[in-house]
Amino acid sequence: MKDVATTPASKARLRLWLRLLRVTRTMEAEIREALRREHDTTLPRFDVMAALSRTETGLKMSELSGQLRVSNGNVTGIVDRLVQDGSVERLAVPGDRRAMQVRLTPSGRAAFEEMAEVHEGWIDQMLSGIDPKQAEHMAESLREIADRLDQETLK
Amino acid sequence: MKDVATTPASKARLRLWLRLLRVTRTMEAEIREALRREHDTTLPRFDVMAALSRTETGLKMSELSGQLRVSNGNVTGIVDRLVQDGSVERLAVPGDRRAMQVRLTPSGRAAFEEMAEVHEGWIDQMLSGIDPKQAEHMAESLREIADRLDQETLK
DNA sequence: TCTTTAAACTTTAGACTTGAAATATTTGCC
DNA sequence: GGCAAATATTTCAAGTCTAAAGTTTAAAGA
Repeated sequence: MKDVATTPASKARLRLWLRLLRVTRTMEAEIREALRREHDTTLPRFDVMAALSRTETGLKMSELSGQLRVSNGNVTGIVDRLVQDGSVERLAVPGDRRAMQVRLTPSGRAAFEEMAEVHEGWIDQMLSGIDPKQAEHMAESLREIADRLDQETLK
Repeated sequence: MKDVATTPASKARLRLWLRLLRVTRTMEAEIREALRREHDTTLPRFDVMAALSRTETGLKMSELSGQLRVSNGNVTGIVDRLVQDGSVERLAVPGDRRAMQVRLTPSGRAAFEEMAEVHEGWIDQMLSGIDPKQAEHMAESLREIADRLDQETLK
């Protein structure tokens, strides 16, 4: 069992965590509302489309939930709704009848690319307080954290 | 209308945003699971109790939803469930019959304090990759971002 | 082959979340 | 006082989310 005593170091990290949470949640709330207002869509839908936009051939359901770090069942529902409005299609995977390939439709891709450009502008505006150098530095620190998190799970 | 062209600067900020999201979501998922596994509770409940723990007299519903940056209706449900298991109580606000004061019960506070210490240990472990100095520096940068976000809303 | 185990999804129950509508009270104004 | 506007909260419908159970198909072993 690890030592869990509250030390100055752990206090500093806790403050960092609370700040991360605060910034991320505030930005997510803004993005969520802007997506609804300007594109009549939701953040989870946008996230799924973003993941799919990075491939030509689409992703399997399990790849999708893995990349987005959400549960399998969750993705099922979101994809259902994206299929409904024609943004996405489910295709059979040759050689494995259990699996489904999910892919943006042409109109889905067009819609996403339009949203993505505006989305980048929102982020740029919200993070305008930090200059690009600082942004790169923070991004690098966060990558280290992310890599470490991917390795070890909480005991 | 602001310029939304994709520049190197906006690309750097977008990368930063995606990293923030990745780290936050991964950590949230870990914490969520640990709370469930070790304390039979959920992250939203923990968040509400954490906000209440910082006051002796409790918070009004609107203060609670404001601090947590979630909708009013959301907090209603979480508080309902916390009342059910005796962690929290609703009190009338003298002089304003519309409002409700929400406060930790003694047993709720005891339970929270126990959880909070373990929680701090989880964070410390997950962020062990960054030394305290770096953590303070990042936290400061994030505070600037947060302050700016609190000022201006996305147009 | 036949059976077990694993893998890919979907379904389900329950909790969380939002925005909008509804309810109850208070405040400001005439 | 009386009434419109603002405030505090709850209710509601629809969507998101998780863990766990269920279904179907594939892979591995006896």
